[in-house]
Amino acid sequence: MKIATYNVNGVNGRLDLLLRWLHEAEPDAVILQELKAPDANFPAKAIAAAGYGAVWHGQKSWNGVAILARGQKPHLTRKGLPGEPEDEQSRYVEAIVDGVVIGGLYLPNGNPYPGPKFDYKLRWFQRLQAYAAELLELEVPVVLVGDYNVMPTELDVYKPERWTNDALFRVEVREAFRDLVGQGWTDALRELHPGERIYTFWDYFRNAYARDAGLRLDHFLLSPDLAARLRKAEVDKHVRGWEHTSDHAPVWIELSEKPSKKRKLK
DNA sequence: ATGACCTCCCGTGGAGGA
Repeated sequence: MKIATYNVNGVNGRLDLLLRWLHEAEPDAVILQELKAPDANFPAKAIAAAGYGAVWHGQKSWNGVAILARGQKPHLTRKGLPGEPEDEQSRYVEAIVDGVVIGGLYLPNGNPYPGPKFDYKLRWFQRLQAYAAELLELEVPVVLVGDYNVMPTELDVYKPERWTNDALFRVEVREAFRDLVGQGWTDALRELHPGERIYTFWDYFRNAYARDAGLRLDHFLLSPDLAARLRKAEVDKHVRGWEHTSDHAPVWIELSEKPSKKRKLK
């Protein structure tokens, strides 16, 4: 099973590229972030014509997340994280695809630091931690995947010293990520590529992609049973080089099939 | 230290992004 995440930076403005990449990559499930479209404007028909069912949690202008599944409609289990009912930003959607609980998320950016946006980011992270702990207790296959807006370590930043006071790299945010992973999750890309420089985002500014001045912001956190099934974890870096592309590249993992449930006969 | 670039909005520049 191939699961991908892609911050499209505008699902309608980027629809042609999304369809091109879907056709090329053929993932079984996809989590999209930054739809930048209200529910009514989600391009469900074009995505269905490409062979994908979808559930989505949109919002006018900003944010917005969706889950796509090839040849089926994802079974929606949640929109929004618990813990702050007055939070109206569309940043979490959850669905089951082929027996895997997929929590698709778009963590707040948090800039500028310090300030209310940074505080909101930390609160959102705390809510994610609390909910993630509940998911782990269920002991079912879960992946928490999306744009975390965090570079977890210095290896994940082209020039770490430039980012120390940025909300994406502040020590509080890195600690929050580390604490989350410490619950028992596996960072899929790091698990298979320890010590390797891997980026998933390149700024539009300053020719960042050509200089490979990137950040690793998009992460897959796997529950223990999914971690045991992890086979590949890669970035479709070339997509960032396409014309009119998003500033993020698609990232994907490949899981082996479920272990068979054969039992020994007594 | 700043702004570079890109998206969306009912806009004709501003806000948000990272």
